[in-house]
Amino acid sequence: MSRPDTKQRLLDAAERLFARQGFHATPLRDITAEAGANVAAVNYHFGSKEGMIEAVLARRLGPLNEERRERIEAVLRAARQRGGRPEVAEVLRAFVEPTFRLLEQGPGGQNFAVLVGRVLAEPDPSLRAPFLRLVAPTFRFLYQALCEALPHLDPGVVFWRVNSALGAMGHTLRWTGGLGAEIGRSSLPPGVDPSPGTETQTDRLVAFIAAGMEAP
Amino acid sequence: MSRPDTKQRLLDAAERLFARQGFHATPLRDITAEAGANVAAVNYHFGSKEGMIEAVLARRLGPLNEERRERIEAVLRAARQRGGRPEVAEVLRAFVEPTFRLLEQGPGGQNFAVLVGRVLAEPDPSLRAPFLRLVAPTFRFLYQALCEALPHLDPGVVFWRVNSALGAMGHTLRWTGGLGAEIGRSSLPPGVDPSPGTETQTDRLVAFIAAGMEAP
DNA sequence: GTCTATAGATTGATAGAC
DNA sequence: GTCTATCAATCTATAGAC
Repeated sequence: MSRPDTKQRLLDAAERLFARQGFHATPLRDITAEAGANVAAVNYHFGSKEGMIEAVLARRLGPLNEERRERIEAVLRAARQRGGRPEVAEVLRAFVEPTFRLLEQGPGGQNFAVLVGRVLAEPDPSLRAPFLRLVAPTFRFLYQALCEALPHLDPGVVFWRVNSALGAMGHTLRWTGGLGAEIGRSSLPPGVDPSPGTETQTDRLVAFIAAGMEAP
Repeated sequence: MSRPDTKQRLLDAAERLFARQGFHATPLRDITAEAGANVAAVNYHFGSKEGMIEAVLARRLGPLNEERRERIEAVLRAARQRGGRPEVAEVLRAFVEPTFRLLEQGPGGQNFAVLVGRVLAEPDPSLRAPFLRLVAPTFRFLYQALCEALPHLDPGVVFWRVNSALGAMGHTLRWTGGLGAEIGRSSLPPGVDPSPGTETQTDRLVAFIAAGMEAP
């Protein structure tokens, strides 16, 4: 029941503040203050601010990508055993569900979800580079699985549709995990549930992007 | 054939650099240097850095929102005249097409497209606030038009699907107008056209999100 | 491993001449 | 309207004691 290491506390604080304020808008001092540590600790543990964002991403992205890959592989395996093609919605669910489960893993997971959505929209190469290095293989695997599920479609079309699907997912993650809860509530049309449960969110998103992928 | 005002040159430079590097990552000095102006000019013309981003957004968002609104209204009017409901794909196209036409309006329009995609993913309230103020009425109008087109769906479901659609559009804008051209080319799967024409992009996106909106 | 103290560079903003 | 010069605040990163 010991308090987490300084290193873990720094990662937690950075995860939260990078997600809420953005990378460049967050000074190291804010992070160390929240973690109850010192500015020098960042340099000791991560070398630099960039090293820290990389560590923040890697900590959760490693296990997450592993789970996504396993689940997609299971879908492909099941399809081969019954001698058919994988279902589009099943492939997408195998990718989306582990991602949205982050939202149930405490505030840290929620912050991370927002952060991923944010990095997906980040042009600065010093942030995109480590992120892409971590997720590229998984994205490519998803793309190939969807090509198998949609053999009648041009691979180029599949690629752009996967991109659209990722965009929809990223936007939902950002909204659900942070922005919408604070900003949107007041400007929401009447009668709209401001924060449906994770399962509902997942189902709705999968239904949306599966229909999009399978469009004529 | 005179050179544009300092004010316009500042807006152009800010538009470009904010889109490529992000708001907080771009120093005023980079902007004024590119515009061939002085640091003090920013304060004179816009009051502050925040005032400048607001001016950058307002310059193009005003006309763009007007066109989107007119086109959606035309779709609704046509539907009422024939006594039917508006087509989902037509409503979406009325919103998406003017947006994607930005990509054909020179480098400035492309940068602005990336910038919009970026602000859509921006948590910092000092950036979101002016943006939301400018686009909220148009978004709400789009939402209402889609509720008319999908009367059998729960308004809450329509709302979240509109959100997903906007996420897909924002992601495509960011990718097409900037990131993908530089970063993605090398990591693209073989046989995928790295930058299809604007019309193709529009058609593909509308097909994707229309299918998603109409999912069972 | 964690701290204090500080270096060294860069930032947004402004005062005042022209 | 545009410039030079400069301020005060802030940033990242490091040196060195404990």
